[in-house]
Amino acid sequence: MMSETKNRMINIYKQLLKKHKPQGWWPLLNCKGTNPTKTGSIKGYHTKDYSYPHNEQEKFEIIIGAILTQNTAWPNVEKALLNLKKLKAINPKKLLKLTDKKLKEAIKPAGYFNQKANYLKNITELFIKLKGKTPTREELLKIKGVGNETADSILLYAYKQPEFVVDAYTKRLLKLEDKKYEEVKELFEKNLPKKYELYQEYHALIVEEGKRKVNKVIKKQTLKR
DNA sequence: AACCAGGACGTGA
DNA sequence: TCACGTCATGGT
Repeated sequence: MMSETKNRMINIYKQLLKKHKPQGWWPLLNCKGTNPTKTGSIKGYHTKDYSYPHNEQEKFEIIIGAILTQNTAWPNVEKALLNLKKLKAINPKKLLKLTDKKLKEAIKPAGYFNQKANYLKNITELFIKLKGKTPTREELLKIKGVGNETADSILLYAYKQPEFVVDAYTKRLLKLEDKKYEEVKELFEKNLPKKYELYQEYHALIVEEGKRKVNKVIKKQTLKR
């Protein structure tokens, strides 16, 4: 029998999907897909194709993108990624070889460049150590610069693991701002089929919904009360 | 011209 | 544990 909560979680997904259509996350530089309905960047998306990443380089690109996008709008992350690509540094060994000065200069558009330069080198060292193996959540969380959301983003989008990603939008949308990260994560994971494709799409849809200004108006009203 | 983005970390209470 | 301050660029 289907619980009320499960119904609700699926229904929210269906509504978001109907409203925004498949999002085609995680965006990749070498992927020519576009999504004109999307806010912000319109490049790098691969709608209804959950087969990415196709190789280690794309996997690595998603991982460094996950660091760079922390509290940062995606178009700024794209600029940083393009700079790194120009330096041929979307490659673990080459990225580590960059001087801090060059690395910081390249990722500057994404903000917090002093911290993120360190974070990038930290996660890159782990990536090399893994030799293609999938990291555990705990392994990722040990890395300075990788918190709950980044760890889950890496697992879900780079490694296709069914780990639900919770962000600020997720809590706002469900009005769960007072709940802890792990609690919200479990709400989704315990009430949805453990399919990485579904988790990828669901999170991307929540972000798209959250970006719309309509929500922000509602948010401000509900918070003021 | 404020405000905020696809957070994480360090600190003091 | 928890509430804050900090980090930084660029778009709206």
